[in-house]
Amino acid sequence: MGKKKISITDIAKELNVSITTVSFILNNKAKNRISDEVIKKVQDYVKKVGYQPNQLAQGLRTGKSKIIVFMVEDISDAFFSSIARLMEGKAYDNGYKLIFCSTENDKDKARDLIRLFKDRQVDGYIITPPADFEQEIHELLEEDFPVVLFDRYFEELDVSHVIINNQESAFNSVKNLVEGGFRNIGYVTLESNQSQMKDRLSGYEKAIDLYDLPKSIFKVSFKDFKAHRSDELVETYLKENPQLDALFFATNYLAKSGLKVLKKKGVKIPEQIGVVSFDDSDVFELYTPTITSLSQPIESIADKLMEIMLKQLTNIKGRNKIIHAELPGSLIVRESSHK
Amino acid sequence: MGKKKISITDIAKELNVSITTVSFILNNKAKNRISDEVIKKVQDYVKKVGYQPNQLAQGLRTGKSKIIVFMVEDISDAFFSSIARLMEGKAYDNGYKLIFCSTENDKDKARDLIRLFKDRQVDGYIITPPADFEQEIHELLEEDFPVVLFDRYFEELDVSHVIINNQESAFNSVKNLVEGGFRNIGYVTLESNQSQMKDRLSGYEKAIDLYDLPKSIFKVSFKDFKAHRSDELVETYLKENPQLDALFFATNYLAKSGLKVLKKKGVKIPEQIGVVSFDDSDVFELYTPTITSLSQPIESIADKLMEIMLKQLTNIKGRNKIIHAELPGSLIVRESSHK
DNA sequence: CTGAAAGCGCTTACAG
DNA sequence: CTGAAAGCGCTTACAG
Repeated sequence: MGKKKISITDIAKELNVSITTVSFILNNKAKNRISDEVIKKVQDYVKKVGYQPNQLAQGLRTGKSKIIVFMVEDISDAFFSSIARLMEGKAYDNGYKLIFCSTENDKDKARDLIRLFKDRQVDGYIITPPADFEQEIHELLEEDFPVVLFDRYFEELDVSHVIINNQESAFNSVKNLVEGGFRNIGYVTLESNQSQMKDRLSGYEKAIDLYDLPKSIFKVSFKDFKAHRSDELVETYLKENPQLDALFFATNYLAKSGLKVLKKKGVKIPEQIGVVSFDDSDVFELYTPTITSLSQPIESIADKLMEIMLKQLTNIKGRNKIIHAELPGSLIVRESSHK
Repeated sequence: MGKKKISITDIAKELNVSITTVSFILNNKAKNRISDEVIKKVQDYVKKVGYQPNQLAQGLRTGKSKIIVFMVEDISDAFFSSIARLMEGKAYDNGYKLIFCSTENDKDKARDLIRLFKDRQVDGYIITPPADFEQEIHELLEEDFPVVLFDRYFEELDVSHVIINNQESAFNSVKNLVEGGFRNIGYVTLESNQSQMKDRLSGYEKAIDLYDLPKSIFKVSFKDFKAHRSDELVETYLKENPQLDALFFATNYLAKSGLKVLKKKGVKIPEQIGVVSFDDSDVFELYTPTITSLSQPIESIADKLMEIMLKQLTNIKGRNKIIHAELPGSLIVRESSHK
């Protein structure tokens, strides 16, 4: 073993002061309590030996672990991992660490994870909840944990969240297709009653109603999607609906499935079919033709999530000041959405 | 506050036994020590109240936090986040948690992170080290921390690592282009003396030498890359080297830059220029034409990393049994690499 | 201005 | 077979 970890006791002994004194100085509570001389002596020594407090001990004593959990649907999804990346830095800047984990939209897995994290005295939870997860969130709130939901939320629960204006964004996406000259716009989405999916759907419907166009909705179940069956399902949908002249995809992974199918069948975009996708992706910028997409404001989302979380963390009671942030998505118009 | 956290003392009091007894039973050290009757009584009660030990306290006492750090270059990169996703599950299955963080290939940031994690009594480190990071890794080893490097390694250091056969993979990539009918193969890489980049470069050179072809190497500095200047740099490189009839990219993000440029200039792939990239990506499968790539075995890498880490964690001394795993990359031949 | 002491929730050597 | 007690490294109310 190399150098042994130095503790507050070692410092106190070495400097002939009490650990109380050292602790006060380290925690900036020395004001009007400890003489400047002693303060300086301790600070100098601490710097010299590079002492760092043991956070496990601090955590045990204070009941705070300085860890925030970031529970998303899938950490390998670019949308989530980009946000994670941004939040990581902000967390560290404020003395917190971030543990990421993936729920895979599985209620049981998410519940297990929360249990695990409670044992670890995690300080706060940022969560993209799976469907029907109200009860678990409710329990966290009951225990006064700071909780921020994002990407989706529950109407019935009094909890902070950060989302984007899904309905308006979906509406604008469809509007863009209409203005691009398309009339028969099919909507490909997930079978889900989560808020973000419901809002996107209602945005689609609102636009279709407004322009008085034929409605066509195709829902892929999450199970089929995870089993990689969405390609063939989309293919069948297209075959059965030859009247469609445009597709609006509710997520970028559905759009990727769709593009794969269209590419395979040699369908020309946008001549034969227009395309817009929710969520931007590298793929859309490089695809031929480039694909119009509704981009979510990654940076603002990360900022806002962290801002709300930190605010809750520094309050005594985590629950006060519920903040509902709705950020604007922005349509990136590319080649695929106008003939 | 909802229900108060129950502690081992509460249990002992409730059941009229000592905390020693409870602790032994919880840790399966009751064998031949505690009567079956008491064991059952405690176990039943523990289950009934859903007691979970406080891991901060356990950690303080045992010196183990049950946390593994996974330090990568950039957690929002698909290659790293996919591996992270897979490792996460394995870690949890073994009672560990994973903290991810991004070094951004910055030596100072990486060093700060390690310092931070030491205070948190992290149990093990899985790291894609930035350049010139030998000293810091060496110190971790000196202090007997389990360390596994991956993606790259240091020859001089006696430490476990998981990499792929970069040289052979690069060689095969170039070979594929040669067999596809290309002669003037340029190599676009990062200015870096990290092992994976050196090995890929030497694989390229070996193939070029073997087939007696003209060599052309273009290096983008990491600084320029991060400043998003790689697009224009690649563009200049192409302009100055009109003789090139193929490009081999050392990473998928360089390839994306290259594709952007080629697309913009309307250069036909593979008729005018062949393309192969190291690292697979969604983009390559959907691009027109599809792009040949050298795919890294994500699952095997994650498996191997975790296997080595867990093995080291369960040894008393972390340093014994250095394992060097070199996994095979596989070439996914698509349309871009043969005329 | 400074310190002795309790206590956070565990584990484990030791004694019986 | 069982328990009292020390101790991991901190923070903080209390006393002086």
